[in-house]
Amino acid sequence: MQRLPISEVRTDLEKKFSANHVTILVGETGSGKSTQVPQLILGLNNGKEKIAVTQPRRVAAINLAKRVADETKTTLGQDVGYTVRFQNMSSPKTKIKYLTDGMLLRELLLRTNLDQYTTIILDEAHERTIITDLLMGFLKTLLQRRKNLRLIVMSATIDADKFSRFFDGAEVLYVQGRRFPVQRYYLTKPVEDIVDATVRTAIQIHAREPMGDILAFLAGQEDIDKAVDILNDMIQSLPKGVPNLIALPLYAALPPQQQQKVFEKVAGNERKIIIATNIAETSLTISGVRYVIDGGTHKVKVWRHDLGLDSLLTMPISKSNAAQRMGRAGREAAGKCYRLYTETDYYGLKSQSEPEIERCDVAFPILTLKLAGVSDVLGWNWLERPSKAAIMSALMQLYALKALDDEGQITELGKKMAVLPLPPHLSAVLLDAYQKGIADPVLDVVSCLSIENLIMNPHPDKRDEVYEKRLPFITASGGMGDLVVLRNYVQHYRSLSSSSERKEWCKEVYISYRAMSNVEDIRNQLNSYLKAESTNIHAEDKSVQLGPSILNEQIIQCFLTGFVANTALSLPGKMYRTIAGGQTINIHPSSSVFGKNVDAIMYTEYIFTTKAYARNVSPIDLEWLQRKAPHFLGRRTAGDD
DNA sequence: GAGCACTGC
Repeated sequence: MQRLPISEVRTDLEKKFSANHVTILVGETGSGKSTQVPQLILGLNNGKEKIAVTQPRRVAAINLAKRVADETKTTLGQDVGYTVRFQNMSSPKTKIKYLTDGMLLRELLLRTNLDQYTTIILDEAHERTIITDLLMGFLKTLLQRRKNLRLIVMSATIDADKFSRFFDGAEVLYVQGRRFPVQRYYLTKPVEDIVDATVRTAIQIHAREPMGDILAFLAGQEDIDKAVDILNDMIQSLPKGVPNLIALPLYAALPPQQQQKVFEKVAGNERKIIIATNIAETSLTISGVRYVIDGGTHKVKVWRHDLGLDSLLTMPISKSNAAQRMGRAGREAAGKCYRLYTETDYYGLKSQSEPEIERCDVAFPILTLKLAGVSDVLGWNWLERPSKAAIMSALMQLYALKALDDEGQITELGKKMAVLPLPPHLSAVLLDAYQKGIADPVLDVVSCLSIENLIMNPHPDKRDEVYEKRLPFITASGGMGDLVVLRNYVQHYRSLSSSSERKEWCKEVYISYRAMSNVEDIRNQLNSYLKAESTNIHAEDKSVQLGPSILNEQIIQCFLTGFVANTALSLPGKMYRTIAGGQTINIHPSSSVFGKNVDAIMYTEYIFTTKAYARNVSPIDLEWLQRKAPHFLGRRTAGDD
């Protein structure tokens, strides 16, 4: 084992792990807990243990498995391995298996009571993803049945009391991290313009501080691009003899090649400044950073169950986020962190961000519970229970999708929906399409919708050029809307024979090649699940016999099965009014339906940024709506304004 | 006429 802080308390940990069913292990970053604890457990029982270690992210699971296989001098995939979506590097005799939390949840629901494991380690529990939260609830029940199962909950913050209380007073252990000191600086009074403050701080560091890269955190793409532009202008007028400064943006929607630039080393007499969203807080680690500038905010998606609307809000970060950001300056040497808020403001921050499950649509978690046989979802042992209203809204949605029956029991259809790796609404669409014999084309669209950042935004000076290349695909949709346009893209991509042609075309239309190949993986996986899970529905694929416009119409009607609540009727002035809630809604300007005059629309996303926007929009016939949702239209004509 | 954090199956 490597000599990391954890090795100093090794015997102590061994004793506790042997004695306790459940242990909460708090360790700072750099404590080596993710690589060392599994090896330590393995040694407890002469190598007879089977250990699952969960991670919230795929890359983390893969990299940790590689490191531990290295350290133990074994071949990856044998004693030490990993399982993530689309990749399985493990065998039945694997002793330490790293997997994404989603994978463990799937194993729990589909196959076993996790009988194949003797120890489960939930890592990064403090991130409080929906899936980790669900796993904790399920494991609490499972521990009562499986007396020989050991659970270790690992967390990076001191918010361990909550986990301890949840597991009936489980013992909390601490291990030290190996980190370099980071000096903190606060503002003496708050600033108005965060972009300006970031730029000025960066220039000051560059002028006064020894070499070392700078990492700055801002909330969104707009602020980041603005700050990068200003810095690049200022760099032009730096006096001679001052070292060069290179400003780089970093956010998820940036094309992969541009993201890659932040990892490239700069020359000895240069300094880079990376201006990033919270992608650099946990997901990506950049070496060489000595200075952190913390803007103090991030964007958070908050689901309004009363409106059926997501809103994307800029909110203050938590103390835990601030600590994580600061830590980015002290990974390799002592560093400095400049917080662009006052010390008083800092003390006013929440200690933790709100867990995902409290601010998201819980249709998926509720359906998962129902599949696991939980009938009283309100009374389930939630680590954090969503509000009653949120749970009720999820139950209503699932009922409308026919996943639940009148008694709230899961239906056969609901079971099929729950095992598809899709949000419930999209599962409903796909199963409907399968039954109608048009799963094949609908799979194209559903796969696109389950990928983020597929269609990218070109930089303003390339916009016209890119739009021109996209135009034929929009024209070919015959005004049938964005879902059909998406399918046209996929089909064209697939018609290209070589990967170099595909890459070339993706570049032209500014579609992410990486995301597009992911679309194909998802499509294949969904296709095989459909065939395996739906053997009792014998549906011939008849999509090839249909003419294109009839087929497109049927595709949209399948989507209406899942998204009938996401429909709106035309109002004067290019606005629409939602059928379910009566709110005004605008078609997003990125849509192919933007600026068109249609009677009614259906959309797969309803999000509030500066206004309420419908995204992925398709025009629909009022007649279809009358057939699918007479209750919605009936209520309107009754006039209950 | 927008411009939107991040994950996971």
